[in-house]
Amino acid sequence: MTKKSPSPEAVTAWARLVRVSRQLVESTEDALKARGLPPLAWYDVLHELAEAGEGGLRPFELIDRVLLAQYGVSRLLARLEADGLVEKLPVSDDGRGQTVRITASGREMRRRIWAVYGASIAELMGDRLSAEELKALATLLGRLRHPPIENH
Amino acid sequence: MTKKSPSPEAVTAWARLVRVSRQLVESTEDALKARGLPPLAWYDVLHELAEAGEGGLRPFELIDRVLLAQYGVSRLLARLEADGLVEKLPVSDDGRGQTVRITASGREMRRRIWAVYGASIAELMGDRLSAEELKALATLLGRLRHPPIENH
DNA sequence: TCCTTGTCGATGCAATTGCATCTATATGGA
DNA sequence: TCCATATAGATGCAATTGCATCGACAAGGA
Repeated sequence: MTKKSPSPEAVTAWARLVRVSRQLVESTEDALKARGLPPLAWYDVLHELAEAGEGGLRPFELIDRVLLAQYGVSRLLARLEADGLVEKLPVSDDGRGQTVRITASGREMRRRIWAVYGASIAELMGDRLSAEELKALATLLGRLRHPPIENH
Repeated sequence: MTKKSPSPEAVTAWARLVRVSRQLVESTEDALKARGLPPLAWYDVLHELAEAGEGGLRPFELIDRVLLAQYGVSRLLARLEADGLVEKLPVSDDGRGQTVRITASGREMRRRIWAVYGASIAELMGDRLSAEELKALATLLGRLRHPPIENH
């Protein structure tokens, strides 16, 4: 079984992709930490739950959306619940499961995180690339996904 | 002080950037783990040391290159040394410091990791984008760096 | 020389993460 | 019904990471 060798272009693009994304995330996490706000993972979950509305989400539905392991979701939800940002409700038709719903303070926390997170995105991405370049970047990145994204 | 709000294009590009890079890295880490090989961070350090040649590198020089915290480098080097992949040499003109040099088994390990890592890059990037697209992607990502990169 | 300040690298301790497994409930077939 | 298997979510324990600090040496001024 012969291994494939990557092209120099692929290696350069990979290196930049990994490095830049780590730098940007780290920089954003630092900004959050500096204001005493929780990490980005908290935002991701609160965001998904906010979008899900009053119906909430089952924990297993969060797993793929936020790209966390099962135990990661389990423990993150425990922390969010301890802080009163989400509430867990038993679900009638499945005694094993639960539904997680965002609370009012959860929405408030999401808003506060976004004030910093959004500003970070604006500064780190919006100020450096034009709208057209951002679209081009998103399109190229979409092609790298599993499964790849069609267009726009 | 008013906070800036990011454009929708910036948000989309950010979301894809973070998600795609996490997916790709995770997928590569899984491939390494499946073959009993160490994580990507080991490769990064071995790569830098291999490039540095016989002169080796000081630990503090590794910190910025591999994007790790000081204690992260310190502990990673301890593990690499314990596995015989690097050696630490006292440095004559600075009694506090040391020089780290890659060993023969270190080079061998780097080669073995690359067999998997390179194949992963080829599969995840090279097979999905053309050389021109990869160059365009690298250019756009370069503009997001701190400090930004001039061209190509 | 002595003292203050700065840099290099290591490490104790607490928090987080990963892995494996566990409990509880569901599902489907014999 | 009973049993085997599968799924939802939690958790004990070990490994890793982050934070703060430490010890050792360096540099430079009084």
